[in-house]
Amino acid sequence: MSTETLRIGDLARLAGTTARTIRYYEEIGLLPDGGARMAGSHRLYEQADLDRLLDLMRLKSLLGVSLDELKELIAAEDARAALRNELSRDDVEPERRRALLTQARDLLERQLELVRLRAADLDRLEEDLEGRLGRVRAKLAEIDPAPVAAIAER
Amino acid sequence: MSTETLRIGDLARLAGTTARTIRYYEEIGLLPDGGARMAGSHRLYEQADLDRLLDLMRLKSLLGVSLDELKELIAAEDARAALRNELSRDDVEPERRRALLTQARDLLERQLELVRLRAADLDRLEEDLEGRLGRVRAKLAEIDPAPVAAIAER
DNA sequence: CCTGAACCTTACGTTCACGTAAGCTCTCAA
DNA sequence: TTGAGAGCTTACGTGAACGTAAGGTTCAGG
Repeated sequence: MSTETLRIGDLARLAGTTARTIRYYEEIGLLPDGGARMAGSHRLYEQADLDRLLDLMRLKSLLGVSLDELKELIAAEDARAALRNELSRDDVEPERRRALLTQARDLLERQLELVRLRAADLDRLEEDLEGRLGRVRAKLAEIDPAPVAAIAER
Repeated sequence: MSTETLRIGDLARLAGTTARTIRYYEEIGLLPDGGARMAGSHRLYEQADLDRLLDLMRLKSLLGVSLDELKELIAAEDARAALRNELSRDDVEPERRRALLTQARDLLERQLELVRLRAADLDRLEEDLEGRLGRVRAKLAEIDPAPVAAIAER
């Protein structure tokens, strides 16, 4: 009835992970149960699920947070999903819509804050390494018996 | 005889970690045995050891690498340490010095490469999140019954 | 209808990165 | 010299994040 056309193996391949990981994420509440299904039948996913999974993996690897912390961070997608879901039905209920949007906004702001902190740390590290590298190169240049390489410099 | 004045507890406190972690890092070869000591006596550290430990922790958290990967990455400090150590004695041996500097340079370049890749990924994520946040804010502004908050905006 | 690949659940196993406990030892200040 | 606090070694424990195996089920294609 919807565009649910991916099986767990497909999803895993597309996301570059394993079926076990996807089931585990579902188990701990990071991913919703793939398609409301009765116990035993195959999980079915759609594009949105892939997006969410990719988002999760990206946040995890780039922010280095635990799956538990991740659960709180990505509640924004839940708000988005709920919104999209309730909009498809016709009872919009503006109060609710407003609450969902506000929540999504707050969580996105939190994610951005973390990302920017990390980026700043990485910048500092980069400058640090550049400094050291410069000093090492200088010492090498001093001693270098063949300063010809100055041209072939990268 | 040297400036070795820190005990493991001090080092741990200064680095914001635990003594257990430091012993573990030594165990797996990430940190040298604190001061050539005979079995049973206390480990002694100096400033350089603190620096190295802080470096390790920073690379670990910012690059998200395993301690094993870290071992290969920070071999640069070993080269630096060896250099400093051999320079204090007077037999410089320029061949050796050159080799150490070259090795340090290569490893620093590798670290920088990884840092820059990560930074680029983080940038993409940041832009992504900014985009989403913008869209959510726009929707909120549409629906907003009290656009007064535009002034109190952060 | 039938088959085989992919999936299901359940449950135990594994690796990493330490935590924790026990029993003993070292160090340093009083 | 001595006492206590920090450190030492050894060894088992732990939580997170999955891996893997077993035995049964579902589902798409022929």
